[in-house]
Amino acid sequence: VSRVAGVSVATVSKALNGATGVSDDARSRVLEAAERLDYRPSRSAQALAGRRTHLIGYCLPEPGRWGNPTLDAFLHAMVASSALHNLEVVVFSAHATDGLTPYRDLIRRGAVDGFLLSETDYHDRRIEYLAELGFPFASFGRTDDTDGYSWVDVDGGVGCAAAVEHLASQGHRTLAMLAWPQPSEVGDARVAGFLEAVKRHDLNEPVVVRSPNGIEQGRQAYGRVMSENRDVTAIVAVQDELALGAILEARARNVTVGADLAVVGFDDIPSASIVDPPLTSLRQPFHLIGGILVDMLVDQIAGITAPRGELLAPELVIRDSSRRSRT
Amino acid sequence: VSRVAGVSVATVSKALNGATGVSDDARSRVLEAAERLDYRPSRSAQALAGRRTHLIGYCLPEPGRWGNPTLDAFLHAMVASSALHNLEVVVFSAHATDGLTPYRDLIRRGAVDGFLLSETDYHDRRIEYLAELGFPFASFGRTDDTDGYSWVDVDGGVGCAAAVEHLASQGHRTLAMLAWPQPSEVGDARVAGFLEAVKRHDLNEPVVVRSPNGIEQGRQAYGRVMSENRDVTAIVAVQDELALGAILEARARNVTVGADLAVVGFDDIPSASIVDPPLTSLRQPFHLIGGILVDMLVDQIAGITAPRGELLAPELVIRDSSRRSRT
DNA sequence: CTGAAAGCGCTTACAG
DNA sequence: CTGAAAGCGCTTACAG
Repeated sequence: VSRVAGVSVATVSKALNGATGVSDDARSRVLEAAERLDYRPSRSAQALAGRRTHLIGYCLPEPGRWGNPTLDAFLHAMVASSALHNLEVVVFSAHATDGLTPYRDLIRRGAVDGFLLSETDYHDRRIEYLAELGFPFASFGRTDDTDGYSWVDVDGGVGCAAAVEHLASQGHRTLAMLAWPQPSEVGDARVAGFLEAVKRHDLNEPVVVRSPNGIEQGRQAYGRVMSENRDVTAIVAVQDELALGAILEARARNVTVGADLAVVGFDDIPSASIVDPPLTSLRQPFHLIGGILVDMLVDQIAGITAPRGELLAPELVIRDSSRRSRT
Repeated sequence: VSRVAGVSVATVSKALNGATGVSDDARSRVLEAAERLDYRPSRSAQALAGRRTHLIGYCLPEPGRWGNPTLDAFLHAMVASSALHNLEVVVFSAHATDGLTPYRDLIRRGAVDGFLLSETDYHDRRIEYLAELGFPFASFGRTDDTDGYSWVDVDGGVGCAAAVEHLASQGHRTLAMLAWPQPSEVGDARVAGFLEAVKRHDLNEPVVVRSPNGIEQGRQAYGRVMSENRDVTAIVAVQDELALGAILEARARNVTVGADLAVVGFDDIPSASIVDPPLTSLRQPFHLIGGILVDMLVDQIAGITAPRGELLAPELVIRDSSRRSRT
């Protein structure tokens, strides 16, 4: 390229990287030559000389017992956003390690510029480790200490409150919640949002039933709700499988879901939209989350901005399972 | 490291890479020093000098309308196998491109040593492009020409035949198949295997009903099967959602699934094991597939072996939906 | 078997 | 604004 443009390789490098201190004339000649030659700089050489790999690491969540319905959307969001910044995503696994080792190795080998974390819980050792090291990262999920690093999280309480609001507007007065067994940080936040909204809207005393995930579990949970209080006409579930179970059990009991019983789930898993009636559910905005995470990470890598946190509301996707009149 | 071991960096490099032409004495001194210093070679420098990035590229499938229940297992399998070969997986997307551009760019930038392909269909342009270029890759799925490159595929026909065999052994004589609308290369191979096995076991004339994917669609398809032939006691579905729909519709009609009606699906999606009764299904051995693909790719990168193809049988996971006596 | 040297293809001070 | 030079941290012929 430098030969074709008639300048030195140093000038080519500066021009291509948009650096300052290059005449417009030289710049345009370089750009033209690069275009004509369809030049692509070598990633390896750039990485070694520039001390930037243009790679970011993402550790896959442990494979779910039931698969991971959200990985697809999340990965696509991160990859698409990364591409905008000329970054690529390298995935790895922490399976059969202490969870920190793969991060440490990638850092020591200079294999990535930063990390994207997910499945972060309140006592996540990775946060502490990376923050202390000062290595760039951004996390989906936060620890109990939300300072000193960049994170994005989804406010389950706000989501469940929105569900209650929606149900109240449909005229429901007696609600139930299918929750997870305690303690569950994520689950308890959702229940808290539910209870707060019930109180705020001055609804009847709600029923809270606790159960692990699962469609069968949801069926049983529905039965327990009804045996506790026959007046319940609307159910909010902490997770979609429980909600699906409730729908199936209600149908088996000849209850018309939608008209006689409203059901709202959480996560908008694939099955949610293909059950009959389709399930109203709280969807985490993965596309947004992926974009924000990558932006945060880019800022951390550039080192120009302080870390920041962002709390998003899930989106209530209203379908027929919570609509009185099925249009 | 070279200073601590008292040898030159050249010797260190050879010792660490297991190259020939190093005395045992020097080798052990280097290894010990490296161990003590917890030395990790720089990936970028290795890549530039060794002309191997130790990175392999995988293009994410287009995000599915209903999510991608198999991506999780497949990615984990590839990542785990790659780790065994000291390789990392970089994921990218071909979204909004002609499908070839991202591959070409990664190659030109020397960003990866090879590619892992999936979602390969009979007229896949990537195969032709990469094979012609002589760039290393291995494909999950094959084109109509299976020569000249390495691939792994799952034989749907054999799987469906195994399902028929299982059903015949349970005493079923009149079967039905829920198939996809024609033409579908993958779907038609499954139907062909089904029909061949029915004939081979000398069973009654089977019913074949065609429908797109979906739980609702499966319910309707079950209805059509029964209206065509009331004697049908066993159903093989080309995909799990159709099978799930059949189960739900049969239950709604008070047919006892398992005892009175056997149902077998394909793919073993997460919902398959949590429906009631749990669905017998043909599972693609992703763990195996990922391992074989990576092994093939490693061979291609090393350039020592000719390309090869491998056809695997799906595994019939027998659950209560096809068992007469539910134990 | 060993090590000095060249080189991988870039970027970045630095001197002109 | 420009280019010669050094250097990123390794690997690989090559001469000893």
